Amino acid sequence: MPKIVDHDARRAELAAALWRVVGRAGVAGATVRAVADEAGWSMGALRHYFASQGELLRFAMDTLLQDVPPRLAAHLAADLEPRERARRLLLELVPVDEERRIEAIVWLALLERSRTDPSLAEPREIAWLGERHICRLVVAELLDLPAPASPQDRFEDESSGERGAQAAGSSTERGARATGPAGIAPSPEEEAEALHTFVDGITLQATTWPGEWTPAAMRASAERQLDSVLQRAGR
Amino acid sequence: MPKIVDHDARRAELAAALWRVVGRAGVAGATVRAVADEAGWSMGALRHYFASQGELLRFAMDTLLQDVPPRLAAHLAADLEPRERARRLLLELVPVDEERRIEAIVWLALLERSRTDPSLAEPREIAWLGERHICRLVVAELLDLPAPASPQDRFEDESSGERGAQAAGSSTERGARATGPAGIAPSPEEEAEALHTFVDGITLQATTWPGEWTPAAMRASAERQLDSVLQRAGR
DNA sequence: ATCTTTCTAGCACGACCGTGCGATATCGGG
DNA sequence: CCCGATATCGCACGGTCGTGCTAGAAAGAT
Repeated sequence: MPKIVDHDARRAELAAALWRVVGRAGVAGATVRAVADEAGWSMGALRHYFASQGELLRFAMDTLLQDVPPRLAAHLAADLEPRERARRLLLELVPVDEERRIEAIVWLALLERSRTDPSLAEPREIAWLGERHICRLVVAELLDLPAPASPQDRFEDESSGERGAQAAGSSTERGARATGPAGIAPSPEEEAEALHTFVDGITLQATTWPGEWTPAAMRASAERQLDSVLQRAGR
Repeated sequence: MPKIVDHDARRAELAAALWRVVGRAGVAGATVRAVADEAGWSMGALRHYFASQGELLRFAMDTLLQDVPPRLAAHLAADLEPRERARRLLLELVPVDEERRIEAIVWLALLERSRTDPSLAEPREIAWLGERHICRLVVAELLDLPAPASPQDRFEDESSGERGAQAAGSSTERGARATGPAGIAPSPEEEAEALHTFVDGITLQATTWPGEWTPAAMRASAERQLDSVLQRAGR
């Protein structure tokens, strides 16, 4: 009986408009009116899909999150050498092209907003686990270690052990053996932590000072990170 | 004749209030009224020191910038072993205590705003040069290289050479000596770049997911970065 | 063709923003 | 003591925001 539209398609369209606006004017400029105009709709139409601005931002953040796993799956399914797989996984987290750069800008802006908007806290935490998980995958791939448990599994296993066990344990067990000058081979979790820091750092750098970072420079920098993981492991 | 107050002291007081507000409510919450209330003043009084909100934010950013050099100077003047000096310099850029964490939050928020507010572009660029310079100092200290030219000198020498000369030159001269598996010792500028990325990454991490980063974890992570620089140089 | 449900449009309201401005208070030199 | 420059106050204006709401358009089932 009624007029029927594809809500999901509309929401995706809205998200695209939102990103264009955020990329142009920042999150502060992402008002309901501006997004509606950008999409070519009225405010009333937009409110049929998002009852409030909070829902819109939450949706944008969830969408950014959901776009990552499929891209990863492609690299995990492909038949690749370890180094190449590690490279591709890591580069998924680096804003190497214009599309990803815009996404990264939006992402950073949403992270900033999540500091004061509790409704964005959940995707922020999920993102942290997801990013860290990918970094663990990269390390495991490079060092030929067993694949780490996925974030979902960890969450389900929450009752049987705390999340930081792996990191905490290894930071105490190191301290004696010196492999290099002052060098001690870091644990896999410490390597994942370092990659995680690298990824966030290059994201901030490339979005804030794009003139200093060409895609080629980012790739080269990532490559050196992979080299370092191998070198620190003594390989 | 007139009533006289110390403008600089007032401005500093204002900046402190601004940081408290930003730390609590984000930059979006840093309205003229909120800052005035936080400082215990009226809106009109505030406008005697900052004619507009833009001036207030610009001042806040400049203040954050100006606070860094004195702290650095102390470490540069002190009689320290290279490793210790490098450590202290690097840790100046890491939010290891609560005060620095708040400053980092404010800083990130201002960076975000600088994306759409041209008046904040200049301090942003100065900050990049300054951070990079400190990273170069750390590398030079660690690897016993001559101290790099300061950002100001570089700026003054602009006519006689481009800024990226050191990076471009050394990235071409590398390529032969392999120290590790796929390892090629990165150039000093590449090491500085890596440290720079690390610093920004840990800043973003520690401010966005403070639960995951204790000060001790940050120090340990920084230590491993220093180890890596030495190890990559083959020492 | 008509009815029912969904969708769209845009006005209206209250809240809050930055800022201009005039009244008032405060101090220091004459 | 008192004048005048400076500092402080807070109201008021115009603008923009998010959101509630109602009138009307659109479209499939009957």
